[in-house]
Amino acid sequence: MSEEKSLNFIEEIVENDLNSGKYETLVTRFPPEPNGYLHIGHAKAICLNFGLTQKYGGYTNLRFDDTNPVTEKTEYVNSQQEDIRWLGFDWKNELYASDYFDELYGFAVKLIEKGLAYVDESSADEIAALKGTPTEPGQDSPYRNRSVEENLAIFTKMKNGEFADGAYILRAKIDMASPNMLMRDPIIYRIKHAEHHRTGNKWCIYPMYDFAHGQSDSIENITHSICTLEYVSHRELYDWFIEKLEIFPSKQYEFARLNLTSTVMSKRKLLQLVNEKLVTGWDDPRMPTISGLRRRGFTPKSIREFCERIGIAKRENLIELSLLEFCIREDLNKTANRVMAVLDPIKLVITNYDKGSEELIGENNPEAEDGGGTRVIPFSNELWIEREDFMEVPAKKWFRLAPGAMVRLKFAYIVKCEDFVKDENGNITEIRCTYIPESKSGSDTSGINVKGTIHWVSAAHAKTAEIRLYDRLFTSETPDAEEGDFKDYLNPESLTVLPNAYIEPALADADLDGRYQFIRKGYFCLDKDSTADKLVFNRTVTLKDTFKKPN
RNA sequence: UGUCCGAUAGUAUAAGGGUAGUACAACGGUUUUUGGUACCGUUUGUCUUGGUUCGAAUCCAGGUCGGACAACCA
Repeated sequence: MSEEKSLNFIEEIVENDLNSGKYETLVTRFPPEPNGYLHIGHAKAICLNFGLTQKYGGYTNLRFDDTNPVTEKTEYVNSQQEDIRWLGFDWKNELYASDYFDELYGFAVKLIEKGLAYVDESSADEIAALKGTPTEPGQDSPYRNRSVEENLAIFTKMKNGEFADGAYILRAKIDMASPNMLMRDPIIYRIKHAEHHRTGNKWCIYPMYDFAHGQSDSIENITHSICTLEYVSHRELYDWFIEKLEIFPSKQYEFARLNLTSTVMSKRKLLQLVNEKLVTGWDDPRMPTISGLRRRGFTPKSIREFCERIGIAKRENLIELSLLEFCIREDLNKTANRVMAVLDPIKLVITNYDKGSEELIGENNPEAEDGGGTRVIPFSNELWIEREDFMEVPAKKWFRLAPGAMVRLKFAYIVKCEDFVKDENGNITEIRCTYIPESKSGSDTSGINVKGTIHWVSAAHAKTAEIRLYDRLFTSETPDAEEGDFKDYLNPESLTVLPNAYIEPALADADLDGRYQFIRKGYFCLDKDSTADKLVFNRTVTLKDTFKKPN
């Protein structure tokens, strides 16, 4: 047990339970409903549940909470499994709440037999009307005191498909005056003539969340059932069912869910973005989904590190996006090879370079643990450089190119700007330089020191690529909290496509697993939209930029 | 005018009656063939009012503020 780092409150509970001998083996579960793609908030829960059993022994189950057939799909089951594996976790058992439908049905019968559940034929509106409000007690349903025999008979008919949806429901008989609304005779089974993604048409009644989750935990001998804060008030019911059913006493603990600035996290809202085509899909690189982050270029390690750093507590929180960015930069800085790409090109001509071309050596990654190796970069008298690296009238503290100014071309020579060309509209079209032959990178004998180093690509050797730049999805840090529709706060500049950027030839071999630092521009990865003749790169994140822009 | 949960720098998270610490962010500096990285430094905090105590972020009471709860969703 680590003493270095302080424990979060759940680790404390687990350590106490293990040390006191309350449990011999820690068993947790990650229980998504397969009704959407997993997002970074799920990653927090995944890291917590799987992390606990990695640290303390025991195991974690993956259990799909598939009790509502109308929203659930096998597509989601598959994507969720892929995302969990990609994050680097593996479950002991792959389980489904639907595996327990027979057992759950038996639990319902047992409750009826104990006089603790009854069939109600009130309409949804009637039930709501008798439910009371948080400040007023509810009233008993007229059907509350049906006999056990009658309840059993009707419940059997419900199961046998003799009734239409909504005609009857099964309710637990608890206390209509409870201060906890969830204890006011909660509905535990409803009729739904719908095809289930796994059980097909075997069932036409399905258990509600509260009558499936805790029981499933219990069946699996889950020792610590960890969920988010909105389930706090469900805990009383969770315990009530376990007590009345006399089954394994799993215990529920709640932590605060993750909120991230400038994005939304609810599956409902993410689904809206997908359905209304405001993003290209669940894996759009702007989405906070695991698949979106993966496509954007985030690594599993960076996401695990992020989840570690945000901590686990019970206080509502809003994490700044900058922490996620820090985590991915920290990882990529050590692993991504440095290459050169010019996103917004302008021509640079070296007037005194008459060798034709030559091959220079580039260091792949000075930060890599193994040294990174080197590669060949072609150089010639006509280059593409970044338009923003030249200023006709230089600002104060300008290190880059300007009339008369010198900069180093990364991995190459020092050049001096002698002239520039403008078109009839006054736009600069070409920069003309001379180079200093003795200043070659690695064997510089010129004695000249320059402040600025810029990246470049040889025009004759460059390949073109499409580059997609991403920014935060919403202009508001808290789109959920704004007035009106959250979609009104979508950032119109969340995606910028540069169809014709120039990349160095070595990048033509890029593959989908590669991570690259485009020197001075950020971290990039190949997008799956790439074809043999058209490479597409996604910007994962910019480099940290401490340069104060003039003006 | 209910019940439950919570409140520590800008954002998170520690300190479990005894020095308020860490990270990110921000700001400044050193190094640098990336205005990157690395390294160093600076700024900023216990919601409030009482109480218990030699001593309170921590325990107690009241208040304030924020969140959850009235789906045949999970």
